Amino acid sequence: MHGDERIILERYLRERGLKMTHARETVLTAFLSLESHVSADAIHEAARKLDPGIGQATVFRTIKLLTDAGLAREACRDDNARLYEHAWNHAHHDHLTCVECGAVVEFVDSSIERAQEAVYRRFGFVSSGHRLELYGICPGCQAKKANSGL
Amino acid sequence: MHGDERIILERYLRERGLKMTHARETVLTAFLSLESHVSADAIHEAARKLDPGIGQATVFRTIKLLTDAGLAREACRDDNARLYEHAWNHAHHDHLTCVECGAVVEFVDSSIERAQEAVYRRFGFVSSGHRLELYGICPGCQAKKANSGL
DNA sequence: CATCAGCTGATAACGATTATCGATATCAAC
DNA sequence: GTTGATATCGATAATCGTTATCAGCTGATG
Ligand SMILES: [Zn+2]
Ligand SMILES: [Zn+2]
Ligand SMILES: [Zn+2]
Ligand SMILES: [Zn+2]
Repeated sequence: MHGDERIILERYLRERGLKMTHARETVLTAFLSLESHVSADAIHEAARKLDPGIGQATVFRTIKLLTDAGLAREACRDDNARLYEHAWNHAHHDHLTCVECGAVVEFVDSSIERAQEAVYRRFGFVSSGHRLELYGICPGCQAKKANSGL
Repeated sequence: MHGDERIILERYLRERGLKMTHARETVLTAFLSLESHVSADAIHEAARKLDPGIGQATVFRTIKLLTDAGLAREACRDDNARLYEHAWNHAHHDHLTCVECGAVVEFVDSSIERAQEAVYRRFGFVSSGHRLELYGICPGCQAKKANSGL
C-alpha cells in the first residue's frame, strides 16, 4: 500500500541530494493514512502514533517536501490553519463547504473548468492552477434550521 | 465623497448601540482611500497619516465592524495576511493573479457564476458566497520569460 | 456631580509557522 | 575503520498576524 507515493518521494529526494529517512517515511505514512483535509497538527498526531519521537518541526518540513514532490496539496484553510490533502492519484476537484456544520463536499464541474480556461484566454494568461471554494448551507443544516425556527 | 459608506456604518453602529467615533471614522476614510486589496497593516499606515494616534488594535476592531456592516470583504490572502477590499457599490468579482509579478486582474464571468449555482442545486446547498482565485502567468511575464530563455 | 457603558491605545497573549542550534546519522573517500 | 562533509533530527526560540486584556478616557443619562 502507498508504494507509489513512497517511490515518488524517494525519487524526488534523490534527485536533489536529499535522503529518504525514517522520520520522513513515518510522516508520509501518517499523512497517507488520513483522509480528506488534515492540518499539520493532525499529521503530527498520527505520526506520533507510529513513532512517538517525531517532532513537530519535522512534520512541517516534511509536509513542504511532500507538497513540492506533488504528493500533497494545500486544500483550504480552517480559519487560521492550513489544511492538506492527497495530491497523488487524486484528481483535481473543488470544494463546497457548509458554513454551519463544516461538512465538505468535493466536486468537479466540467463547465466551470471550461469557463475558467476561457477566462485565462480572455486575459492572455497561462494557467497554473486555481482555487474555488463554494460556501453554503447543507441540506441537513437547512432542515435543522427550519425545525427550530418554526 | 464616501458619504454613503459613512451613513451605512453609522446606521449599522446605531442599530446595535455602538457609536460612530473619530477613530472609526478615520479608519473608514483610510480604508476607502486605498484601492484594491489591502492588509490591515496598510490600513493602519494610511490611518496614521490622518491621525498618528490611531492604534493597531483599533484598526483590527474597525475592520471587523466594516466587514459585518457590508463595507469591506476579505478578498484573498497574501500568503499569511488577510487582504480586504471595498464591498459597497463594488460588485462581486473574482481574481486572476500572476504568480510571477503579483499583478491582479478582477473579472466576472457569468457562465462561471451560473455553473456555480448549478453545483449548489446539485448538492441541495443554499449559497452563501464563494471564492474563486485563478493563478497563472500574465502576458508581460510570458514575454519576459521568452526573451531571457531564448 | 455620580454613574455607567462604550471606546481607546498599549501591551500581553495566542497559535501557526519558520529559523536556529547542538547533536546525530549517513556515506563516500581515504 | 577513520575521517570529514553534509544532511537530518528534535527541542527550542523567534516571528508574525491576530485577539484578548486592562486601565484610563469619553460622553450620555439621571
Ligand atoms: Zn476546479
Ligand atoms: Zn479536497
Ligand atoms: Zn465569482
Ligand atoms: Zn478584488
